[in-house]
Amino acid sequence: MARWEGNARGRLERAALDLFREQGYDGTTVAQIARRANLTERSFYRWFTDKREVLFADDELEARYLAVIEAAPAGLGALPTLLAAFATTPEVLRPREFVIERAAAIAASPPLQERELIKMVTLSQKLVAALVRRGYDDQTAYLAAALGSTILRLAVHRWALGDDADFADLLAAARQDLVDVAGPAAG
Amino acid sequence: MARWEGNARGRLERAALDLFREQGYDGTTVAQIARRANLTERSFYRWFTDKREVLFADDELEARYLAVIEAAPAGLGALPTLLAAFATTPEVLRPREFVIERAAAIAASPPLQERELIKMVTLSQKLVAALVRRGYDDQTAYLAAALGSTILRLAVHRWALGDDADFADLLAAARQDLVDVAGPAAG
DNA sequence: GTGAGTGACGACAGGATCTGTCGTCACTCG
DNA sequence: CGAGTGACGACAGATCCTGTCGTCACTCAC
Repeated sequence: MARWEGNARGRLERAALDLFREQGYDGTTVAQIARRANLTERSFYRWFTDKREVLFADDELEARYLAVIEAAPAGLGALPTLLAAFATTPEVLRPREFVIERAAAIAASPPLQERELIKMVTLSQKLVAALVRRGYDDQTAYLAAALGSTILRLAVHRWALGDDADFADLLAAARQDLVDVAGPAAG
Repeated sequence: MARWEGNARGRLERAALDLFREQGYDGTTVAQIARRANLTERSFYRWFTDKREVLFADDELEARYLAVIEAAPAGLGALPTLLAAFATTPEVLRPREFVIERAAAIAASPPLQERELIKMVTLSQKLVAALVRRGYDDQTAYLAAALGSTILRLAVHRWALGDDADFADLLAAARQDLVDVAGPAAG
C-alpha cells in the first residue's frame, strides 16, 4: 500500500529539498524526487507546475499577509500595516532548519534564484494592490511595499541565522537600521 | 553557400524576436529559430546557453557602464557617476523598435520575465562592486545602485515610449521625479 | 603552395523536462 | 450498492539541452 500514503505534496517537497542538498539542483532529476517520495514523475507534475516550483509553491504566507492587511485597523500607516502582516511570518516558516536548507539550495542554483526573484516581485505587487484597496494612494503603497519587502528580507535573514527575538521586534529593528542608513546617506 | 553567412549571433537574435512576436515564446521552438536563421539547433546553443538567453545575451551595455564608472573623475558623487554611465545607453540600445519589440516579448512571457529580473539584479551588483572599487563605502554604493537602477528603468521606459529628449536629460528628469515622490512620502 | 592549426558548423545520439491521455484504485455519498 | 470523484500509474511524445565527432572555410608559418 505505497499508494495513498497521504500528504503527497509534503513528501515531494521534503524529498526534493533533501536531494537538492545531497546532489545539487541540476544533479537531481524529477524522477529521483518522485521515487524517493514513493510516487511517479507524472504525479510530481500534478502537484507542481515545474521542477523549481517544488521549493516555492507555498502560498500560505501570501494569503496570511493579505488577510492581515485586509483586517488592519483604519488609520494605521501603510508601512506599519505591512509590518503587522509580516509579523506572522514565523508561524508559517517552520521549522527553521527547513528554511535554512531551502535558502542554501536556492543560493547554490541560478535557476532557483530566478524563481525566487519573481516570487518576491509578484508578492510585492500583491501587497501594493492590497494597500491600494485599503485606501492608500498608489505611490504610498508602492514605496511602502518596496521598503517593507526589504525590511522583511532583512528580518527573515537574521531570524534564520538564529536570532531568537520576537519577530515583530526583528522587523522593527530592521526598519530602524534601514532608516539609519538611508537618513545620513540622503544628502 | 548558406553556411558562413556571417553574424550568426545577430541572425539568431533577429529570428528569435520575430518568432516570439508571431507565436509567443512558448509557441516557438529553438529548431524554428535556428531554421529561420539558416542554422541548426545545435548552433543556436553554441551562441546562447539557453533559449531565454537569446534576448538577454547583450553585455555591451554592462561593459560600457563599468568602463565609464572606472574612468569617472574623482570627487564625483556615486549617483552622478552612475547617471553619467547610464547616459550612454541609447548608443547601445538601437534601434528603438528593437527595444520595444523585445520589451513586449518579455512582458508576455513569465520565463523571460524571470530572466530579466536576474539580469537586473546581477547588473546592480556589478555596479555596486564598481562603485566600491572607486572608493565609495558599501552602503553608499548599494543605495546609489538601487536608486540608479530605478532611475534607469524609468528613463528607458520613457525613451522607448518615444520621448526624444537627450537621454542624460531623461535620466535627470527621472531622478527628480523620484526625489519628488520620495521626499513628501518620507514622513 | 602546402600542411597544420583553428573556429564555425552539421549530424547524430541521448538524457531530462514537461504535457496529453487513459485506465485503475480507493474513497464518498446518495 | 452503484455512480461519481480524485489521486495515481502507465505510456507516448514534443521540446530542451548536452556530448561528441566529422567537415568545411580560413589563417599562418614554413
